[in-house]
Amino acid sequence: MEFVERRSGISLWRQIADQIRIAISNGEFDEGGVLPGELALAKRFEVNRHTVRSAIASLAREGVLRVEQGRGTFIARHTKLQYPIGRRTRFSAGLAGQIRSLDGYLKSHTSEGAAGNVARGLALEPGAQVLRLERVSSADGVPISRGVSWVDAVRFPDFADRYESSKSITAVLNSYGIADYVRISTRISAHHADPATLQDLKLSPGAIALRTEAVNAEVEGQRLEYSHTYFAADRIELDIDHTAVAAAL
Amino acid sequence: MEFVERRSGISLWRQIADQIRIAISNGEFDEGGVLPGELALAKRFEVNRHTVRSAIASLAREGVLRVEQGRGTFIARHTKLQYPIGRRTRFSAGLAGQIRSLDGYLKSHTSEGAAGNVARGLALEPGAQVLRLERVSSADGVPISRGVSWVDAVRFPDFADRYESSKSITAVLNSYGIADYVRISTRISAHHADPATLQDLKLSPGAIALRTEAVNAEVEGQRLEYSHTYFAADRIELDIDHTAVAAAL
DNA sequence: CATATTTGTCTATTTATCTAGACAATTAGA
DNA sequence: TCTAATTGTCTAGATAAATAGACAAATATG
Repeated sequence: MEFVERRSGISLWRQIADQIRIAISNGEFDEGGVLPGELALAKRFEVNRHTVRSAIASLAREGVLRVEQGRGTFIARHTKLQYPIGRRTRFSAGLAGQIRSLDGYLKSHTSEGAAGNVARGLALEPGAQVLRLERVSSADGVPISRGVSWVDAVRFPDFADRYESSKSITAVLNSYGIADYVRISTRISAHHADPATLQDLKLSPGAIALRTEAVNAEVEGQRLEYSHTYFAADRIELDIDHTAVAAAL
Repeated sequence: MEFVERRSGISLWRQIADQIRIAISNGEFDEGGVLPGELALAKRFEVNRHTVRSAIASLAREGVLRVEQGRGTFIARHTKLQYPIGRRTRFSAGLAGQIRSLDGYLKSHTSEGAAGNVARGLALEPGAQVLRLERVSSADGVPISRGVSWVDAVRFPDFADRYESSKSITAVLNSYGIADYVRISTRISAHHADPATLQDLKLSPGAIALRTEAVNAEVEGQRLEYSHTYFAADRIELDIDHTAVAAAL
């Protein structure tokens, strides 16, 4: 009934696990949260029962399903976090209310010459000195995003130090006398996660990264920050705000 | 050097193909567009040369790489389309200039009772009669997106017929006397493509679908259309417009 | 033209994945 | 308490993926 493709480079159990995950996120088994039995699923995907069991075992390891002998297989976790993106996008404020704790750490910071995309994003000359900050954020202990930010090294010489004490881009900009800033562009794409993202977000190969490429600027247009952020696509979705004037903090 | 993980459900050649694809989109082999030799890649990924060859063969079938005996392996295709999303998102207008031809077809249209999410999107009672339209769009002959739209069946009884003649949501709404409409919300997520999307977009299992869940409404707020659109993530990226007032058509 | 470097093709072997079937253990319900 | 339905565990065999090595064919270079 359902499609699984052989010789595609994705093992059958993995394809089935992905389809069950999608079905859950579409609310398909919501009546009681019980999955069909292993034999029924095997028939539906036209594979052996053991192949279905491998798929279920992997989803159970992830915490998506809960298996009980003699009773059945149940949906254990359901919702994704929603990360709002708008003209006044602020990392921590957006997730407030959805999670109990949000923390992150600065993984590295270096000074480098601006590559083409970074220079364009910050409206600097290619090769101009910029600071590169790499951060990883977790919500309730689960890694949520990995971000790389670039700022003008001339204007913000000790950005990294200030960031390490406050752990907030907004706070650091405030400390430089910038009271307000807005997002002027966001570009969104999706890829299989690269090795660095797999490691930082504790994902397994084949997992999907939602990537945003964003530019934040002062209200007058002066560029402040250019960033690449990678979200674990199975844990978060992006919520675009189209209202003309979003409420400030 | 690079990471490939065994027993993950993704074959090694597929993981390597994914990483090469990402590297290309990051502009890593841009000096001349030549990939390192098969032996060098095998060493880098710590696998057998034949495994690398499988990865390259699959990317060549897709048209990403071009292989020439005795010379090497070259990058054949590079850029993604950019689909702008803003308050005045219009499907065809957004891609104008990036492609030569855009066409689509109405795959199916049915009348059904509104499910929970559809009812919420259109601000109707759950179970209210709605029209469901399923469309597939291609740019220059390559499938780009698969969309499912719902509209109020009471207000727009012959929406499907009008759509089939004009093939444009904007034109159909115009024909009902609606001169202008705006997008009020967009939610973006990424998944492994489900079977229907794989088929419509001619993807292979494990491919990624960028999904937008959107609501379009009259300027006064009256809901018009609720839609799910699935884009082939390796062919397109989404470009969010944060400006308060986008230019009208 | 000789040589080194590259991709192409073949055979053989090992390892991982998938299938098949039998039966045990647990649970729910008649 | 008996029965049906569920998940758990074991063995065995078939199919697919990955490794290993040898050599051919095409290309670029000195």
